[in-house]
This record gives sequence, C-alpha cells and structure tokens, in this order.
Amino acid sequence: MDVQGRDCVPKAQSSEEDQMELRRGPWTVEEDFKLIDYIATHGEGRWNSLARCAGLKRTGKSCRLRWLNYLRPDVRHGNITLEEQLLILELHSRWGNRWSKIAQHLPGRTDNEIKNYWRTRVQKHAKQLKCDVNSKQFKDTMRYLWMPRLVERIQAANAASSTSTAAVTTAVVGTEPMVFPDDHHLGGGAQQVTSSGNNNYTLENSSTTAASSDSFGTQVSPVSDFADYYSNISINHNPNPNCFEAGNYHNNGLDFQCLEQNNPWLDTVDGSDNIFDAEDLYFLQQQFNFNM
DNA sequence: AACAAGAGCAACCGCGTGTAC
DNA sequence: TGTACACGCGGTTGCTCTTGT
Repeated sequence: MDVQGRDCVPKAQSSEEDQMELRRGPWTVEEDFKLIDYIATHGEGRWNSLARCAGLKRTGKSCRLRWLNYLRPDVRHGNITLEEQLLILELHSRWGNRWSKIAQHLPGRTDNEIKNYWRTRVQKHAKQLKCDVNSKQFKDTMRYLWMPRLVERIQAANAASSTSTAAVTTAVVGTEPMVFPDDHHLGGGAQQVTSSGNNNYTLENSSTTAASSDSFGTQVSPVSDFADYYSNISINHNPNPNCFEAGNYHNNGLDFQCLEQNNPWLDTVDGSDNIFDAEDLYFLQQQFNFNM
C-alpha cells in the first residue's frame, strides 16, 4: 500500500484502527483544519492512508469528498451565474448526467454542486410543467426558450455594466459587448456569442489557438478545454432540420415564435433562475397538456 | 409565534474502473 | 493473470434553512 511512502501506520496497527468507530455526518471545524493542514504538508491522494495519518476518524472517501467539494482553495461557492447556467444546460443536453465531465468546464464548480443545481432548479421546472426532464418537449423548451432567454439576459446584464473592463474578458454578442469573468479561464481566446436575430445565437471562439480535435474525448486543461468547447458548439435557434420543418418555429405543437412574441411572460422577477413565472408555467402546461 | 412543507445542499452509498502487487 | 485495494462517479439520503399558513 505504501507506494509513495505516505502510509504512516504499520499494517497490523492499521487494521486495528480500521476497527475503530468512524465518524460520519457533518464535518467539524477542527476536522476541516486537520485535513487542510495535512494536505498542505503532504498533498492529496491516497485518501485512506491520508485519513489515518491525519488523525481523522473518517473514511478516505469522506475526506476526499470534503476536500474536493468544500475545502479545496479554488472551489467556488454561491450563485451559479447566468453564463454558468447556460453552459450547464448546453453541456447537459450534450452529455446527460455526466456531472464530473460537465464540472470540468466550469472552473471552481464541483460535480456535486452542478448535480444539485440540476436537481433542484432544472428538475423543478420540469416538475412544474408536469413533464419528464428527459422528455423531448422539456429539452426543446430548454433549448429554444430557456437558453436563448439566458443569452438575452447575459447580454442585458453586460450592456448594463459594459464599462467595467477590469478582470473580465471581452467578447461580442451581436453588436453588444459580452463579458465573461476571468475566472472562466478563457485562455486569452475571446469568446463570441453572436446573435443573428430572432434569438438565434451562436457561441464561437475567436481564439488563435488551435482547437483540440478531441476536446470532448480526452481530458485537457480547463483553459483550453473551455475555449475549445466554445469553438465547437453552434447553438442556432434557426429551424433545425433535425427538429423543425423548414421555415417555421413549430415543433411538437409548441409554437416558440408565438411564445416569444408574447415576451412579457418570459420576463423574470430577479436575477435568479426563475425563467418561468407562474403565467409562463400555466401557458406551457397548456401547451404540454394539449400535445400529450 | 408556531408549525408544516418545500427547497437547497452536504454527505453518504453502491458500483464500476483503474492500478499495484 | 488474478486479486485486492483505491479512486471516482452518479444516485440518494437526510439535515438545515426558508417560506407560507
């Protein structure tokens, strides 16, 4: 076991201590300090022996989880930004519940946090709409209503604070400036979210760095991966041959054009994820029920 | 003010995969 | 090559906080 010379306890003694009662439940401040202190000195990994050596009566799994999800210095807590929401929706539509994979594209966010976000916010909307979160209707709603709406809100938010240039990366949304916080690690490649009207939007990358051809198949650094990701996706609200008949917005009975013309119902009260208010939900429920 | 219900989130569990021996 | 152990992932649970009545 002591491959890296980390194991501090002889085997016999170790197995004895395995018998001792392990702590479960919420971590105490003291335990947190112990873990932080030990990792600062010895580094992470080999979690079972780490737990023993650090004097923590916890499983290695528990230590790893606590470190990765909470104690790690680069972990971010707090509200999921609009940009992050957009990214989560897009990546989930691409990969499904591959939380760790999605988390790789959101620096500082953990798979657990993204998973919780999805379950509490996104699935809540599906529940309110009385449809399955994996149903085509709901996916279409996300893709053709929610996500364009997020882009609009990002544009609006950035237009309102467009003069702030410190610590941001500037991109362009149609004719409007769009900014992403630096902590998205864009690697100097400007992101472009271009709008071609009628909520058509395309996320592009104007980076001069060559995009990795296997950015979805292999693990690369968050820096290039994030940029590569945007270089590869093109979210178009135009009629999609896979989803729509040419030239109209009708899909599965959902008249998106009609929905969006009645724009007030898409308005949100605050900066949260409440894309759909009560009226929206009622309207959408009518649409869903009608088509079921 | 007290209680109930719901939401949010940290932590745990089981299982599949990788790796060392 | 087989086995044991460690790691990591996704699903689930349960506690705490917030909101509504």
